[in-house]
Amino acid sequence: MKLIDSSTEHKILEAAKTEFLEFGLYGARMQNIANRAGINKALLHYYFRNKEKLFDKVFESALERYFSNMDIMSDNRLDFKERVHLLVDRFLDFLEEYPQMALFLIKEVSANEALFIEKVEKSQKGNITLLKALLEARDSGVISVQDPLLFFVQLISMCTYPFVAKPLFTVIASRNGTNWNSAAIKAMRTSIHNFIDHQLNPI
Amino acid sequence: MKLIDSSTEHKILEAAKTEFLEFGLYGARMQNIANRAGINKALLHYYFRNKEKLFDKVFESALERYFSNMDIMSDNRLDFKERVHLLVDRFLDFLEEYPQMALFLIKEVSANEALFIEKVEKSQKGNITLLKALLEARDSGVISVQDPLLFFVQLISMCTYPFVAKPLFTVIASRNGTNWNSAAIKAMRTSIHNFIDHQLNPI
DNA sequence: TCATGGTTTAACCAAATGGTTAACAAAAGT
DNA sequence: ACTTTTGTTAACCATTTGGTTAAACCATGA
Repeated sequence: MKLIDSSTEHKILEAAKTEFLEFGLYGARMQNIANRAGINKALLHYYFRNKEKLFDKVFESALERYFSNMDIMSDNRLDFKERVHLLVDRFLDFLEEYPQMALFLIKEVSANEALFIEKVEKSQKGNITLLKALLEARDSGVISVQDPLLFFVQLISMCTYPFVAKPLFTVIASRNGTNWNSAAIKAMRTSIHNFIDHQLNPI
Repeated sequence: MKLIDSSTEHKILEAAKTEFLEFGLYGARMQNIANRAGINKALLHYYFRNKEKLFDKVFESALERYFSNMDIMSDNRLDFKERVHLLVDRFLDFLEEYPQMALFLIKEVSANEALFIEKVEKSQKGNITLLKALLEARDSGVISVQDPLLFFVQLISMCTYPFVAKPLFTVIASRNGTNWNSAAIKAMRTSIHNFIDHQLNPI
């Protein structure tokens, strides 16, 4: 049947995701998205009134995916410190699967902070964030950490920036006879886990 | 005199720098640059044939400034570890002064890796990089570090990402009753110095 | 079978934008 | 003085691009 068949909509969203992830809101071209989806450009506007609306959908789902990694922090069956380790693993898996995601989010958040705030309220509703969990765990004496915000920022930085600046690190590494490859990223993983162990001290 | 008076060229470069840093190569508008510089748009093309050439100049000087921070690594009067500490301080000063710089460089490097490689060859000629210094120091037994490349990546990540993702951290922090402000960045500084002390062990 | 309404397209439009041209103004050279 | 070179401008041009329109297509229910 034709009515409920939203395969076109799906194709469009996939194409838009690819294009927006690569070129961002302003760099992306509606014509390219139409081409990728194998449809006419006018059809884009039929399904998603305009570029911003379409971008909105992609951005929202990207954000949701990003923050969904933090769900694990509310799993009370696990030891707190264990949760942080698992979160980092999930987060790194996520970034390895979508290497462009980090830079995409940063670019768009910087370009339109207001939209980000709005979306965060929406997609994060009910979810607990890592920072919130850290603050609560410290306040309730579950864990000892000297500065939760600083720990949070450094942890996220060590996880994310290597992917954000991958081209830069790749070039610099290769110019010095080493390689910033997946083996190096594996080493990075264990190093980050060490960092967690050193900074979070159970009481 | 008129001939040698290149104040117009300087005004253009300043205006271009501001515009490009904020909007990047594609987001920047030649008309805006002309307005900022208080001149006619055609004059831009008179001084710098086209947008890319103008961008090139700005990008090159940004890169040069970025890498010039590493000069200190070749100052043999100082203890090696001390050099790294100083380098980080200089680097953080630099990023505090030009907070948009990091994201700007990352964006443009990702968008045009080839241009970056070309520019690096040029601006880095003769300069020693941090990574190279680390590798050499380890090989010559000056210092012990378990994985120079990893140390390098994590150090740069901890220094840079907080500035790259400043809007993100600011929003998340404020939503949790804390503040990602200059005081927090000061705390970050000392934490990074601790990181260096733990990772680099003089022999 | 044919009228209906959701789906898809080709052709078109208006605005934005990088770049050009021709003319003019100001210095510098002679 | 006057000619040549350099600096500057307003008006214009070609292309790109997001968005619109009117017509065609096609599955379905009467």
